[in-house]
Amino acid sequence: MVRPTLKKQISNLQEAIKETAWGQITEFGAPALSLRAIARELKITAPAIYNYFPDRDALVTALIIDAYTSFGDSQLEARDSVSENDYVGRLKAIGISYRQWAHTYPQRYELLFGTPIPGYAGPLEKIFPSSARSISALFSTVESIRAAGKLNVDSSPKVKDEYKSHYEVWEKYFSDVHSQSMYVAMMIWARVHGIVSLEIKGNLPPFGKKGDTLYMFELESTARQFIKE
Amino acid sequence: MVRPTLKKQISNLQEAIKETAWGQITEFGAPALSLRAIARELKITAPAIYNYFPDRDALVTALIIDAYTSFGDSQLEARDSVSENDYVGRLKAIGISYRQWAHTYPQRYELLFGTPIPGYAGPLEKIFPSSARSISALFSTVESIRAAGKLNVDSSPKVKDEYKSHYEVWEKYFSDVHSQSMYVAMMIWARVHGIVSLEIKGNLPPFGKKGDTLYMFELESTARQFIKE
DNA sequence: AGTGTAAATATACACTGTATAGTAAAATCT
DNA sequence: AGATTTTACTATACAGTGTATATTTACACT
Repeated sequence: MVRPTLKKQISNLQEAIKETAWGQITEFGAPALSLRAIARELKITAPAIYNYFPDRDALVTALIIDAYTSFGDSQLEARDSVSENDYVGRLKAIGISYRQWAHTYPQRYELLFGTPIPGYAGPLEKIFPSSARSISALFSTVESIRAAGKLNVDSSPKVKDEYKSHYEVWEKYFSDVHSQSMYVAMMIWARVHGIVSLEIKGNLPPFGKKGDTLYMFELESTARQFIKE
Repeated sequence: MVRPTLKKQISNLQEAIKETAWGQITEFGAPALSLRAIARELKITAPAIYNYFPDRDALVTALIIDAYTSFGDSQLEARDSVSENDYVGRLKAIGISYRQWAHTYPQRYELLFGTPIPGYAGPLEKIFPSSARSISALFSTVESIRAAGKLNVDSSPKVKDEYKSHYEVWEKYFSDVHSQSMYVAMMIWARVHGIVSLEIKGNLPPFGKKGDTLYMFELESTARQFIKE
């Protein structure tokens, strides 16, 4: 038999491949991802996958985009779970959710912010939209703080004109976010990312279930620095 | 010929293997590291490497320790390049050097803080000493600030008693660093690490040669937060 | 001189991604 | 309805990987 009859085919193989990939990533970690292993589990041959993804990197890219979407969903949900004018509350909720998601899906976090796939270099232009969407929860919150005149401008970073060209993609995508908000949001993102990354990788001691050791402190002092009053 | 005569042998093969590995990591990136490729370059066979490293992971561990040593050297040098009582200066010098080293050796930085080797999980207890040494420049500086009574205790994190057990390894290794200094130093480390990581991976726009876009701002506002006056 | 050990080679196995060619089922067109 | 084209696979093969095992020989020591 060279091609199975329709009945025996997996209805949505593209989706099935991704799901199997996620299963293996969850179970064995992202580095162990293998097209052949996926094929074995789906009882097809490895080259069959090439009908749906031109190569392994394309599959990884698709997985990354999915992960960013899941991550972005949780970020937006966290933002919207707090009333719009509770700025500190929104920042904190986003921060807590950031760490929460990373702890719930450590392998996905690794896939997004580590480099677990050997030789994989993602095409940034394909990934950017889903990546930017996931960070937009934070960006929009900071912007709403600025719009309300509550952004502590004195303690906000500025970017010299000569470097502004590098920010064009961002300015374009976040056209409704003021530059100043963007810079502040980038700083906050970096702080959250740094502390979560070090904790997840085990470079820092675990912060406890609610992150109440060092993490909550960082969220609070960051909010205090950038928000007036 | 099964074993070459001594004259034709590479005098220090262990060292030569590591050097060749570094060469390949620098040229092709850490993920492309291959025992067989190293062997080819050294004109030996791949299994010969097993006389010096029990497996690939052991070689990677050795490389990581070397990288931490190089990184630690640059951190300590940066600290000692500024006079002992210039606290802000020392913090800044360490931070600048952190980013500098990452940009000079992006592949080594990747090796230390990313996860570029598929399936590699380093034995933390072997790596910890060289890792802790590299971070000791920052830790000792914060401690000297605290000892001088210039640490802004109000804005310093505290760790609840119930979590203190996780910090034992650290307390033990940094027995001459006060807990409070340790917590502050960890926060600073996380901030620096986060912003450098995102920049290096391309998630944030480049900060320019001197890091004067967002990076210097973060160093300064961090120093301002934790140091009195 | 003979023996034991150390350091390499030779060979082999199981695995990876992927290129190419062949084939049968399904879809389309006449 | 029958012929043709396209689709979705399988089969096979290649070059690469880490690593286990057995073999061989150079060297050190007694």
